[in-house]
Amino acid sequence: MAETARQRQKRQTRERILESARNLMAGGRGLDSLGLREVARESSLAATSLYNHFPDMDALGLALIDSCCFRLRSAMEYERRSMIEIGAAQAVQELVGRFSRYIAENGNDFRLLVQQRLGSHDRYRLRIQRELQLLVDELAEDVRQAVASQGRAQVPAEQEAQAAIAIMFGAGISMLDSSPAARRVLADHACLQLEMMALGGRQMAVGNRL
Amino acid sequence: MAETARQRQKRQTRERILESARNLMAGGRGLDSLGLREVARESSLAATSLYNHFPDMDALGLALIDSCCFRLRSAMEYERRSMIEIGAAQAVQELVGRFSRYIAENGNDFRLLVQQRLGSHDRYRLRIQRELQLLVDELAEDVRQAVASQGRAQVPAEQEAQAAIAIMFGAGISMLDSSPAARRVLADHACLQLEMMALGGRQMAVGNRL
DNA sequence: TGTACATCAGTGAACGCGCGTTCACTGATGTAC
DNA sequence: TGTACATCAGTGAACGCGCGTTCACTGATGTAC
Repeated sequence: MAETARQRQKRQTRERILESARNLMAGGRGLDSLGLREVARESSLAATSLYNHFPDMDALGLALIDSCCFRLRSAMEYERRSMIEIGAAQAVQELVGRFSRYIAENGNDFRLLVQQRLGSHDRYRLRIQRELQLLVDELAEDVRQAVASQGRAQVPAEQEAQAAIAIMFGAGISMLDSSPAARRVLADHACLQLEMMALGGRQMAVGNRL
Repeated sequence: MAETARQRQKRQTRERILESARNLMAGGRGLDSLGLREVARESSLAATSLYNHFPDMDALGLALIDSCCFRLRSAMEYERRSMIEIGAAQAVQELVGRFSRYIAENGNDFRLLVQQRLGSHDRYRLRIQRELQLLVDELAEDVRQAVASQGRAQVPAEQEAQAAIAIMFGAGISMLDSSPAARRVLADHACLQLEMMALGGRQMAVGNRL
């Protein structure tokens, strides 16, 4: 059955509310300090109307975080095959490039996710942890496949992926406060660090240790 | 001139206020949601008494962050010489061990710092950024000295240090929600990742690339 | 050492304000016949 | 197709509450003579 006019209207209003909330988070404000009336005002709605879309403010926050997770995942998805074909050095550049673009376009999303990953709200935190773990798992799987396709020795892919995400997130956090030029430098550094990581992984794969 | 009884009393009250604020942050609450009356109650003071110690709530927040920075720095200070003497593998273990202990004892401090590093309050953010940069700089200097003392080729120490801090912080964030056993696993992984990093750095130092 | 005055940490009442949420209501949209 | 009724997104008033901050005041501590 097709969506009725009323249903469409409701969906659009809901999206408007989430978009308003997202806009209000710009500038680094915490989710804690986001007010119901404020969101309603930004959405051109009466404060009480929000209760037609979310049972309470917590639900609104969770929906907001969900949408942030969705955009992060969308931004970091890529063609796995090409990842494998282009080789490690290029793959690193592609990965960091993709992440830099995400930060440039969705910096506030990222800020919100990292903040709430440490927040007091368990549901928010678990949702985000799960999303980040997925990111690590997928990256690890890619590394494994790429290595396997080249007939190299097995590297500690899970560890590489975890470290890679940590390095990129660290760079991402610094990028939030940086000029475009500084962001490029940070991205270059992140590439270098990921490369170092990958080189070290190959060493470990052949049995070398510190 | 020695401290008078009144001065001592005032200092102690101030410390009590900061300690109360710190205790209230346990459980991952954001600094945004910390209330004046709440801190006063926890300190067994009238709400208005706080104004004898801090001009406003922002100042209290900044003092709290300052104290967190101080404890982080204290925790991560170490004998540089021993760091150089014990060799890279042990140095990594020592570093991660020190950090793990810090997290175990001051997890809430760490949470607060990472949260506010992304907050909307510029003074808080800058204060924390500065502190973290110091951490990276000191670590980079240690790496340089250790490498030099062994007559090895120059590694990209600044990059190694930055990546190392990112890796440890990432692990630290995960540790906050973990059991002691899981923390040990995370610490082991962090060690492995730092080792990988160091191995990669040595490769780069002799001109190898991906 | 004793006294008179100054300082100032801590108090309690009061301010205006925005918070999240509830409630009964309106009126346009959807549905059943 | 037209009509009568049901649904439900959006409204505005009201709730109790805690917020950060100001103010005039108290009384113990410190200081000058």
